[in-house]
Amino acid sequence: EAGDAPKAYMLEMFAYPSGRAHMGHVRNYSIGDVVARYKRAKGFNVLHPMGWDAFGMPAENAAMQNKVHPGDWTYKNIDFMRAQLQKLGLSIDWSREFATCDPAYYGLQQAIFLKLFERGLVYRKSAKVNWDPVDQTVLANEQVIDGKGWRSGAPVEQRELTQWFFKITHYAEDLLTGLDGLERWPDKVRTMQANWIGRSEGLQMRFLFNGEAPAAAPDGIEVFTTRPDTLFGASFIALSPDHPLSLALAEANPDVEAFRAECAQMGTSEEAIETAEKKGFDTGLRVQHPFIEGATLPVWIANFVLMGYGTGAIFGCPGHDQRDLDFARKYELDVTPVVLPSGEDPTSFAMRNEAYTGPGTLFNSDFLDGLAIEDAKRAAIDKIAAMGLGESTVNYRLRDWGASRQRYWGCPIPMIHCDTCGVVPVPEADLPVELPPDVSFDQPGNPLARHEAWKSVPCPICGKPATRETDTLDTFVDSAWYYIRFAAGVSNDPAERDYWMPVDQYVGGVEHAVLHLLYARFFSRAMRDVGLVDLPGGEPFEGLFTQGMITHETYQADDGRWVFPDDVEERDGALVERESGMAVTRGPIEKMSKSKRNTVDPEDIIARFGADVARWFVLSDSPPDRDVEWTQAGAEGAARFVQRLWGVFDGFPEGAAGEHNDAALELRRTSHKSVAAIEKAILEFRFNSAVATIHEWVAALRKAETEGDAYIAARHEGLSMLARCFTPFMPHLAEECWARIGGEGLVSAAAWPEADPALLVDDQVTLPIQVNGKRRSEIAVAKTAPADEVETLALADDAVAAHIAGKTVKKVIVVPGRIVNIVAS
RNA sequence: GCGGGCGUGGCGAAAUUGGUAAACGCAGCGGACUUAAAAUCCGCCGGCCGUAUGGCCUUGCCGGUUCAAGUCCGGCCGUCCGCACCA
Repeated sequence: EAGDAPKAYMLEMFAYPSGRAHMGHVRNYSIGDVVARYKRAKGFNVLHPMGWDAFGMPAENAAMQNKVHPGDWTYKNIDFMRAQLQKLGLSIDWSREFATCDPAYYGLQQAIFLKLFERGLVYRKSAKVNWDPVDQTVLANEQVIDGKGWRSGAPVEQRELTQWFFKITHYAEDLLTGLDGLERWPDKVRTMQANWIGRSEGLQMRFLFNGEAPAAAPDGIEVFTTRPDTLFGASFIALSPDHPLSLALAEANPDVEAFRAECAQMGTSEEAIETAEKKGFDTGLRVQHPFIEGATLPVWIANFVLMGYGTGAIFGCPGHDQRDLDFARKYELDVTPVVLPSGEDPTSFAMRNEAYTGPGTLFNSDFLDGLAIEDAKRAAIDKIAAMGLGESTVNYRLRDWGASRQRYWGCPIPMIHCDTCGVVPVPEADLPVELPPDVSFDQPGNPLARHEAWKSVPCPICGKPATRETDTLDTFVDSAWYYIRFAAGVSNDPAERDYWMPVDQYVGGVEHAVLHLLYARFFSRAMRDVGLVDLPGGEPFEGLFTQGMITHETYQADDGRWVFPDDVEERDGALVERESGMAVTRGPIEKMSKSKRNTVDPEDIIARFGADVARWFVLSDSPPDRDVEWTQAGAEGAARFVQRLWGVFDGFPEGAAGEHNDAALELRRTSHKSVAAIEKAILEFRFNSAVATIHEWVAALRKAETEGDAYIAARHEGLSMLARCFTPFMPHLAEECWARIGGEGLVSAAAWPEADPALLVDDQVTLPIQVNGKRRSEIAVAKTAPADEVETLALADDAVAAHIAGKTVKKVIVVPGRIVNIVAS
């Protein structure tokens, strides 16, 4: 930080300390470092911190397998990985480093939790969760694979548990509209978040029972629909098997209970849902149609209605919803089309096999007849509202965030359960609630739940014996606000925090497009609203860049084993495994993964080629948002270039100096243009283009004359600029080169070179000449030559003359400095 | 099913206001140096015809707009990713 310079908060997603850095880390942090170093050279105050996302299951798994404490395992991994990252020469402020498992960090997190609790943004409720009976913990949806626990492989059970929730739905609308302002985010991520939030406008309304209402639903059945225009096509009501009315009916009727059990057995996996048959149970109840006097609709329980969305009940309109149509056909319910596609005749229109969801005009619909869909929606809503049966509503797909985990290695939830006072927050003075170190992992389940000494605590209100909450927070909470903690610095200073926030540029993988990035956007808003950060817009990350993966070829032996590429060799034109001689086939190029044995260890690469080569290669070939394939040949090419680059600097005569004059103007132009091109490419995250420009620039410097004052001066200027331009990419080599040509201080601290605008334009340009759109010749003209002069020159060109011979010139288009096109026939 | 991305040489890719398609790199080929090899250096490298100057074709496919289309518009095909019984 120095003076009034503008600030740039650069952040890459912090790492999970799994044990060793992988090439994905190298790419992620190299990308971020290029921008951070560039910003520093441009005079910005730059914050570029690093830390560790250190809580989570792998530490507990290691504890179970190797009898090490999760904390020891984690901090040992952090030490190793920090050393690895430091070898890469990243311009990181390590003084701000922390791990989320540091009590100092999670203590602050507990304080935030309590603030949000006070504000009603955290609450407790009973909900259905995925329960792994072997690991004895709740699993997130994404940890359930084909209905089984991702780690234990045991079939996951649905359990009703009391859990802590973050009220992310409070911000549903703001999280959605906020996306529009995130102009430096990829559209893909914005779209994914918008879909995840899933806003839909519609009507929430009641259907009244025909006859006596059951006790469980005295006011009728509440449904949500986005198609109130199709009410005249309604032919049934369907309840979720988990709807309160279904539950009530099941208690009285074993057949209903049997049907519910059948539905519960159905898998929740993708293909199970895709192939699942529509199934229903007729309750015998009937409700009144709101618009048709005397008409009634049967009430069914149906397996395809979700309790988690809307009201858990729908009205079925088979004419215009495919699921409803499948259901109606199966149980022989009425099918009445009410939207007529344009060009169809209402008297002869026949239902096809597919429900019609396109545009059209209402028919078979009394007062809605003849209206377009949108108008009919409004008319139907108005009428329902006038009848007092409902009103227009907005529904979101987004659910509140269930954050309780029955694990040890996480942030303890700072709550105490007292038989007298209920759930009581831990007083702020008692924070942090630290994890007890003396735990054992010899039994499944949460060690905190059986740690009596830790659990037992007097109630902060009444002082009677009480017990601590033993659940810990989902690790996504830890990463939802760490960037705010970084900004506050070592002393946790609010002024500093508010100075740096928001993050100007965030860099990470797309795999976090929804979960982490949505939770972070929620947390920054919630923290703002309880006064924990000054962030008017609420958005934590102004710019987001999602980098691609690193891929590598795979090899598979005939017995199915994956084989390390290094262990494959060619014998008599066939691929074999070196040790066994077994035949091997080349597999697809895939994301590096341990299971496919196609990883490359950054340690090996750094040891063999150096950190700069590793950085250069991962930035060279592909645009950073695309996947890049790691190849041995590519790394060797990068290493060759490093040698060549050093050679240009090393070849410069020591202590040489010269005066600029026009003799070396072209070389100077190349240098100044290159500076501008590299700068533009960095700003646009087109590092591969920056690399290409550096290649061309180096080639030009190598070819340049070595004798003469003007050339010596131009070369020195070029080398000085070049060293500063490639510093963000290869900082170590850049320091050597800078020192070699007598640069002052560290090149890492040097200012970005200024390109002279006068040297960015040529006096002469070569214009291509087209005849009827085909390039036929080119002419060299002065940059400022007037169009009519260019036209005359073009028409006088020999090759052009040959192509227009015998034709009439109809038109000549001269685009100054670009092209000339002659239209002739 | 819904939403989004991508399709350019043998490969990774450039061409970012519609204006010379294939910059730069990798692989390959030829040459120099060397007893030889490696390294290094020089040259060639989209396809077809031609000794050559050069000509024709070429950005997934079909059509359109334009003096001019990889780029814009319409319709297909392929591929990857995300979400998904969301009413």
